[in-house]
Amino acid sequence: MCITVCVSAMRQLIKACKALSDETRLRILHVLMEQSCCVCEVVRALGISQTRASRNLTTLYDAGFLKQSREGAWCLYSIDEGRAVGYSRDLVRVVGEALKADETVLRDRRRLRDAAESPRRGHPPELR
Amino acid sequence: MCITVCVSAMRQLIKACKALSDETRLRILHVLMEQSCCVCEVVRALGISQTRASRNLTTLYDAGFLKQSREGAWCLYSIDEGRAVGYSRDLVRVVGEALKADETVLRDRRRLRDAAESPRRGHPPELR
DNA sequence: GTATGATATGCAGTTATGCGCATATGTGCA
DNA sequence: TGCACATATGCGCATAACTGCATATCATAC
Repeated sequence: MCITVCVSAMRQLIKACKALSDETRLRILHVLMEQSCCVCEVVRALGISQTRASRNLTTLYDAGFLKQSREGAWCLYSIDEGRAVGYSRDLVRVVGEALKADETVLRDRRRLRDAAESPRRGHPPELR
Repeated sequence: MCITVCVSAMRQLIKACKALSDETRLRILHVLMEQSCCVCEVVRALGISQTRASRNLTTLYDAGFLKQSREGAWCLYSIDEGRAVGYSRDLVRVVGEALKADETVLRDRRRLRDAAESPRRGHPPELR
């Protein structure tokens, strides 16, 4: 048996909803819908502190929305499509739909793209 | 223009997710999936205080999940199917699916049905 | 009017949450 | 070995959330 069955469905669901109950995390989720990101990319796209980005990414990860893959010094986070908990996909879709026209979200995505276009030192493009 | 457009989509979504981030409210939502309830029925079904039931019902109402209708002394709450915010339905469906086998939820529903069968003084059945 | 039952709310205490600061860990390169 | 960059985390603080108690409001019945 895997870990998930040991956690009650109630606690798991509450954790997922809590993770979506924060503006920072909703914004992060939206830049990750654009593309996978390392922590420092989230920092730049949202214009927030590294602590804040790291902790909120961890929260989303623990809630089952993200997967992570280390690539050298970088920790790449991306939306986990094939997760054990089935409703994760549905929730992400709802969130995506609800905020597709949100000003802040659009600005974050723009900054992410701008940063991706400008040359960055040492960040291998084959990460994605 | 109605009120909803004056609240940002972000704040509205956060409010909805917060409302689902609490065990009491998830349990309430599930007894309301069974049938419309007044506050005192929720109190009996869940075995919680009147204050707790009332406040959490208000929270769910403010978040857009419920509608209420006063019938004399009673305030009947029920799940609002045709709400302005479109994702409300989707979220309720996810919650319903995720906890359909939850022990606590099943017990609450059983107590609700048992209470409905036993004769209650002064509660007109034509409310539902 | 008085009494009873249903519901809502102000207040206060406890707990949980979010975040900045400083710092630790870890990786790659000169 | 030392340095720069990326990430994670312990600590403390400010704020928000949840709840019980007491009480207020309101409807109904006597």
